[in-house]
Amino acid sequence: MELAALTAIGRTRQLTAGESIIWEGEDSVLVANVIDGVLKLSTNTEDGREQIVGVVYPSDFIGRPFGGTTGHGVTALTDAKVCVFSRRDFDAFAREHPALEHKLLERTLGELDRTRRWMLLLGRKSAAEKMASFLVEMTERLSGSSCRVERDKPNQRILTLPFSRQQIADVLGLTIETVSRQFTRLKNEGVIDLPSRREVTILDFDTLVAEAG
Amino acid sequence: MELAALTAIGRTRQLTAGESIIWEGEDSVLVANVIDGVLKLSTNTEDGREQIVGVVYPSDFIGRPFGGTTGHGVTALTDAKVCVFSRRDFDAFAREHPALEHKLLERTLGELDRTRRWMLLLGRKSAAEKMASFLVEMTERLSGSSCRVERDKPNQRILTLPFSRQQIADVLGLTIETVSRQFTRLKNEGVIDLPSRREVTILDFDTLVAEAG
DNA sequence: CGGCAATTTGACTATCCTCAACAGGGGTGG
DNA sequence: CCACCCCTGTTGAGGATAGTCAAATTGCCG
Repeated sequence: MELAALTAIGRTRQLTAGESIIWEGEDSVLVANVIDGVLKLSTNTEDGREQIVGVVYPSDFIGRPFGGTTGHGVTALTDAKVCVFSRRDFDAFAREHPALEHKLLERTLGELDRTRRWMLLLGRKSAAEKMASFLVEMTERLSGSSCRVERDKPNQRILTLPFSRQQIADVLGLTIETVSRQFTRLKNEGVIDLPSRREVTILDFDTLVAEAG
Repeated sequence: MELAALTAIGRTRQLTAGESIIWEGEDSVLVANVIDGVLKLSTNTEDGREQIVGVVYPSDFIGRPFGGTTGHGVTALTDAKVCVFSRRDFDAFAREHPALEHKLLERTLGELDRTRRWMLLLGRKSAAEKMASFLVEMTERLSGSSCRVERDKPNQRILTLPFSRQQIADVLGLTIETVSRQFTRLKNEGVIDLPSRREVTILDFDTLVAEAG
């Protein structure tokens, strides 16, 4: 299979939480595959406001093949392991392996769909709807990995979020204070519980879905 | 060239302004190339709020190849001409023509970049910044086609927008009233002029760029 | 010229942001 | 092992931006 040859031109790299491997605006010199961990894609305004424009999980692809500059930085949210390729090598390899390009095309189309759905959230949803949408998405994305279920409470999911409050705000286009207030509101209403800073227990998933707009 | 064979499996279709060719949520049954005109890609919340998630111009690609349902509707903003393909035919054709897939991949990657940049606008920019960004983008996109220059005023560009006020609001994640107020503010400040409903004269492009954030 | 839809304007309101103070908790060093 | 400290997150008060609702105006088309 081609994967062997592809692996040969890549090398794995370990990242610690907070470490960046690609910076906004620089020439695209490398691409990578996520092996383990969660990374964010983000852009900033000149005056420092940040918007997280994508979140990538294991098996996702990072970087901008085929020329151009990268429009967003890539930073590890958790400790992460990635398989890095020189963009030149990758480009050449891809052009010779249509099956790989096809796979990449399918992934990119899916990513574009997901990104566009997120635009509806950013442009048209209220803070409450944004938070609910976020928690629904997180429940789906973290199913399996960072998700525990207590034996006696099968409807509850305990998620370990890969985001700080500030990062959640940067995903949703809100401020950290608004995010915090929404969390405490949902907790007071019995929809979620907050066992620790990075954990959320989903008590009433249906209400979240309804509130997501 | 392969284009001949591709054209053989497609057929051109004329759309009048306001007409849709793809609806949100339906199975992806066709894809198309824009020959002439401007179309919007949009999603709606259940309660009717709309967000325009993309705008396509001549030579752009429409639709979702390779399975899946389309996450957004496609509607003509102006009268338009498109070259339509059955998705089945197109998928099969594409798989046999890596050069076409490569081209489509490059386009899709570019579209993803542009979409992500727009997320920064939706999530983090003020109404004034959104309007300025919009007018800057329009000036760039419409250079040539819907753009006139008076002989004696080379720095002014007269744009014919393919959007109504409501549609501008749906692009920017604002209300129609806010868009209208921003237009009159910019006009009062001498940055633009508004000769008619669909036209904008750019008097001071630099100020717009500065105000775009 | 009249009718209709799109746009503008105005007054008021709500949501979310800003600024500021406070609380918690996890880790470190005594 | 406990106390302290610092960072992150929470809470509060007040304010600004953009939304809502309503009315007036424009301009387009028959």
